[in-house]
Order: sequence, then structure tokens, then C-alpha cells
Amino acid sequence: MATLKDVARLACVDVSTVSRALNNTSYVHPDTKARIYAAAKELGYHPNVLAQALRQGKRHTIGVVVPRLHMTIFSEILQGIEGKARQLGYYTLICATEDDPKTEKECLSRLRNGFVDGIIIAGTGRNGRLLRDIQASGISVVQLVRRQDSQLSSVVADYKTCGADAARYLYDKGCRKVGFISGSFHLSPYKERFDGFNKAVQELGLQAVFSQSDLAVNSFEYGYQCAQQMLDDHSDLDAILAAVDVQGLGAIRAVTERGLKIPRQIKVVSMTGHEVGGMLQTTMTSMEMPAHRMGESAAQMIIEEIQLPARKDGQIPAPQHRSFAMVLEERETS
Amino acid sequence: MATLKDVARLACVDVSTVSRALNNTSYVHPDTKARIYAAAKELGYHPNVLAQALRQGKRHTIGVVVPRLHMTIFSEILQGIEGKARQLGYYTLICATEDDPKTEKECLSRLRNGFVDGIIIAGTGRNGRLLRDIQASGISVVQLVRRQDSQLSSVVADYKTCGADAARYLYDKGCRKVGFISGSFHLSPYKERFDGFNKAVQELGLQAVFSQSDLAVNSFEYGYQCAQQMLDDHSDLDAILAAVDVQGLGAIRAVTERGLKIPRQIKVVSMTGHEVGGMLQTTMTSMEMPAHRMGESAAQMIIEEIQLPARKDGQIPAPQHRSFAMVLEERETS
DNA sequence: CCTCCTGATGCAAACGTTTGTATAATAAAA
DNA sequence: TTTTATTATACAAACGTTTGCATCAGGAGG
Repeated sequence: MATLKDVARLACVDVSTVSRALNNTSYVHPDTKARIYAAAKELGYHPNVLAQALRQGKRHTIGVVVPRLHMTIFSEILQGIEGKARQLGYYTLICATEDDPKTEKECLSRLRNGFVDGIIIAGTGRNGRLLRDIQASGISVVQLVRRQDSQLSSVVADYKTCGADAARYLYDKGCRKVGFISGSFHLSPYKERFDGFNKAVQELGLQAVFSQSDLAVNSFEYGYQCAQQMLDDHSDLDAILAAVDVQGLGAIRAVTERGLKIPRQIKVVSMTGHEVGGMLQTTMTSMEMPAHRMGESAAQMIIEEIQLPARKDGQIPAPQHRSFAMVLEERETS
Repeated sequence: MATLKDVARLACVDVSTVSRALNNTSYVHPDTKARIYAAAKELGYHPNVLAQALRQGKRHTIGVVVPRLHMTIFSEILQGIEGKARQLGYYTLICATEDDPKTEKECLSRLRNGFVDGIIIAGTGRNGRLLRDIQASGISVVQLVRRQDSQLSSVVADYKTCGADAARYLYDKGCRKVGFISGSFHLSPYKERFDGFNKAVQELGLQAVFSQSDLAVNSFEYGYQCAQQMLDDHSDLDAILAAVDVQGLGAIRAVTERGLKIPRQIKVVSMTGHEVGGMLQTTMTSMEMPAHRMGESAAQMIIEEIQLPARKDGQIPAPQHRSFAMVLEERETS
């Protein structure tokens, strides 16, 4: 790889002049500049981003820490992040934790070691201390999807309203006994959906059924098994509300297997809204999370924070919080 | 952030001693070492990966360039890559190109500028020259899913056999007239599936129907529209074979809308095998691509290439090619 | 004619590491 | 006792940039 030095030699000037010429950062004689550009082109010069980053203390890279990508909303969010980040001149580094606190810790430790300017994380909530440390050490942190620490910026959807809206929607559709399939209540998106749902249930006088299972929570299998159990225990169930799409698919499966007609006898609605919902044989109604926009928003937010002048003085900027509304996409399962 | 210098000062030794102590790379007196470790801990020292990378000429980062993540097999592959890369001590940088050659070029240019040791790419095939340049400039390149240049290493699945197997499978199931929905033939995975399929079709004496549409090719809409057209033109169609899952889902939709019974009247099979196939109301048969393993394989391959001693002499290592078998996952749509 | 800007360039330090070489002290061998 | 290893440490260069400072020519203002 050609370096500044090589270009300087070929153009018979000092490296500093080359640097200034290439970056347009000071007076350089037009002739000299032309010579330098020619030399750079001839040698196929590309600046070493690493050296630039080291010198300037800016890495132009953000790290994204998510549980997983496949079959989750995070793949879409990540696309949003990456696109926006690239547009703003940033690289996107990715880590998948499988929601394992240990893996997450490892990822965060790796990321803090000088490779990223900021971290966007949908975390387990078990490394709060570490995140604070990271934030204090000058790396911006934005919480994504899951808000666990109000002192750290965040981009989330309005889960509470989502849960309430879903309950009301089903009520309006004539449902009176709803099965509620969720993820772990330790995670805000699930807990808040539950809270919103529950409040609305009380107000509306709906009946609600909750189910427990020890299967991995955010999975098709879990949705399937929960739905089975619910249907076993409550023959009068007329709706199933699932936190995420794969659970909803599992529920549909269970319902279909019993020969129950969707949506006539029972309705199924998901509360995340992954593209797949619209691709089914009987398309699934869901509350759509504006994942791509949320990703873009998170990228934008963190880059703004990174570039904040206050950052330079070691000050921690005030946390920003942004929340997106989820909108009901009505389809055939309800 | 604490630096080596800070630790050195606190421990009253030279930075070089600190470096050696922390890296266990030379004799350091046990007492000194203890002092250094203590100092490092007290200051919360973390090595600056950037500086290390600059000094050592190793960035411990690989770049991954794919068309998109959401609703494609690439999200699963990426998970495989990231996991394996992390395990081997590498970071994973991600770029989504939307299969736009210009975006791809931009991504590749950015990546070559010293930030990655290697690039794993599922490309458009329109930047072959640039890829060769990159490879020549000392950055390892591995082609993923799509093999476009036999001089560059690759990890792909055996699409030809996949196409042939699918044809034979449908034939054995009693199908005699198969609609074939594909992606662009400029891309090897689609072209090869077609070739394999076509050859088998000739041998078996099957009838085949191909469809064109000007919609974005790798989409639900495209699958839906192709299937509609085929069903319009050929009332005796008894099977639809789709290249990727989302197309298959579109086809299922079109078939269902006409009131045709799957699999009795018509069978639908996909040739990629994304987890979603098994989550449908009527689960979809598909040829499963071992995406996660392919991702791991690509990561492993590129890291091995990066670490090859020959690399240091500027030599380009001989390309490696690995191909994975795709296996039929038989489900309810056939 | 001297001073003072302005444009153009070079020198050298810095970013935070790693690493080759030099040096000193102690221990072992001759 | 002198020589030679061995252990322990420091010094300084290097990686490829950016950037503050110094230098210097030439033209303008006095």
C-alpha cells in the first residue's frame, strides 16, 4: 500500500504538504497540488484510516450490539443503522450476543478498546455498570429498543401504547378473552407491552390469560407451546396476542393444528411487525415497529452525540430519548 | 482513557516494560509485573486497538458486504460470520449494498482504506476489477454465496445439484409441469440452480414454465406476480419451484388466492431454506442452505488466509473454494 | 529601505502501541 | 578473578497520519 511518504517522494514535497493538499486544509500552490494529485493517483494512494483515526482521536465507527439478527426485527434495524451511518461517513461494527450477559460483556469490552466512537445496544440489562463506565470513558452510548438506564440515550417504540392499542383493537373486534404471549418481563419492551395491555384489559373488562413456559422465550417454539397450553386450558379463548412475530407464527401453527378457523373463531395478532407477517398464507395482523427508521434514528443520534463539542471536554452530554409510535397493520388473522 | 504511558508512570517503569509485561512477551520481574498489573487495574487501562493495529499492521477486522439483511438468508450467514470471527478475535464490519453496484463500489473503497484485513462479499459482480485490486493490495477476499471470479476464494452452496434435486423430487412426487421462479441469471446462485434444474428437466421429460417480470427480483411481490402469471397461462401447472423463500411465500399467496389446494393440486418448493419456511400455517418444503455454517466457514477461511505467512511477502495465496450441499427439508407444501 | 502581511512549504512532534537494540546487574561457568 | 549467560529494564525508532510552528520568498504599505 502506498503511503503519504511515497506520494511525497514522487511529488518531491514534504508529507505535510501532501496531507494538506489532499485534505484541502491550507494553502498549496496549484502546480504543486496538481503534481501531488497526479502522484497519488499514479501510486493508487488511499489514506490509512487507522493512522488518521489514531492521530485525530476519531474512529468514525460505531458498534452495534444486538441479541441476534436472524428472524428478528434487529436485522431490519441494523439495515437502517448501517445505511444512515454510512451516509454520515461512519463504519458499522456488529456483535450478536444471543442475549447472553457474558457474551455481551465480552463484546462491550472489545468495543471499548478504542475501536468505536459510540455503541448502540439492545442489551440484556445485566451490564449496566459497564455501560456507564464506557459512557464515562468518552464513548457515546445509545440504547436501542430496550431502555434500561434513563441516564443513557435511547431509541425505543411506545410499547405501552402498543399493548393498550392491541387490547382495545381486539375488544372492538368482539374478543373477550385474550391469550397474551410475551418475552421476559426483565426486558422493557415486553414488560411495557404487558403493562399497557393489562391496564386496558382492566378498563375494558376483558379477560386475559397468561402463559409460562421454560422454552427460549423469543421463539416460534415458545409461541407454539404457549398457545397450545392456553387452548388446552381455555376453550373459550377468542384471541391470541403475541409480543413478537415468531411467537405469533407459533401460535398460528398451534391454532391451525386444532382446526380452529382464523380469524373467525380466534384472532391472532403480533406486537412487533416483522415483514414476514404480510407474507403468510393467512397474513398476520401486527403492530408494526418502524424498525428501519428506528435504526436510522439511533445512528443519527449517536453520531450527533459523538460530534458534540462538549464531548471533547470529557463532558457527558444529556441523554436524549426518542420514542416511535407503533401502528396497527390489520391483516387477515383478525 | 488511560494509556500505556499512564500505567508506566504509575508503576515507575518504562512503557516498553509495561507493554512486555502485559503481553507476556519478555522477561519481567515478578514484582514489577505485579506492580504493573496493579497500576493497569487501578487506571482501568485498556489497550488502544487502533494503535496496536497501526503498529502491527493487523487490524483484526473483517468486512462483510452483502445485498441486504432483512428477510434474506444473509442475516443468518452474518450471524455465523460474526460468531466465528469474534471467537477468533476478529471484529466484523458490515455493509449493505442493496445490490447496487455503485453503493457496492463505495463500500469496497471505504473498506480497503486500511480498516480491514479481509473482505467477505456477496457481490453484484460488477466490481470485479476493484476486487482484484483489493486482493492484490494485500486484503484477502472471499466470495460468499455468489462465485463470480474463480481467482478469488469462495464459499458457496451446490446450486446445480440443488436445482437438479428439486426437479427430481417434484418428478417423483408426480409433478409433470413445473413453474420455475428465479432471480437474475447474472448471479451464479440463480443461474446454476436453473442449469441444474433444466438439465434434470430434459432427462426426466418434465415440462417447465419460466416467468419474467420487471419487479425487483428477490421479493415476495415478484414471487406473487410470477406465480399469478404462470397460473393464468398454464392451468395444468402442478408445482412451483422458487429460488428463494420470499418468492416461495409470494407464490403460496397467489396459489391460495385462487383457491388451489396445496399440496394436493399444486406443490410449492423453495430453494433456499430460510427458517421462516417452517413457521407457516402450511409449512413450506425447501432446500435448506446451511447458512450459519457457511458464514462460519467464510470467516474461518478468510482469517486463515489473512494469517497465512505468505501474505507477508505480498504473495497472493491460492484461492480456496468450498461448496456446501443443500438438503431437502420436506414439509407440508409438497 | 524597512516592515508587515500573505502564500507556500518544510520540520518535527504527536497519537498509543510494539519491538530491536543497548545497558546494567546478577548468577553461572571457566 | 575474569568471562559469559541470564534476567531485567530502558531508550528510541517505527507504524501513517495530522498539525503547530518556523521559515522564506515576494508584494504591499509606510
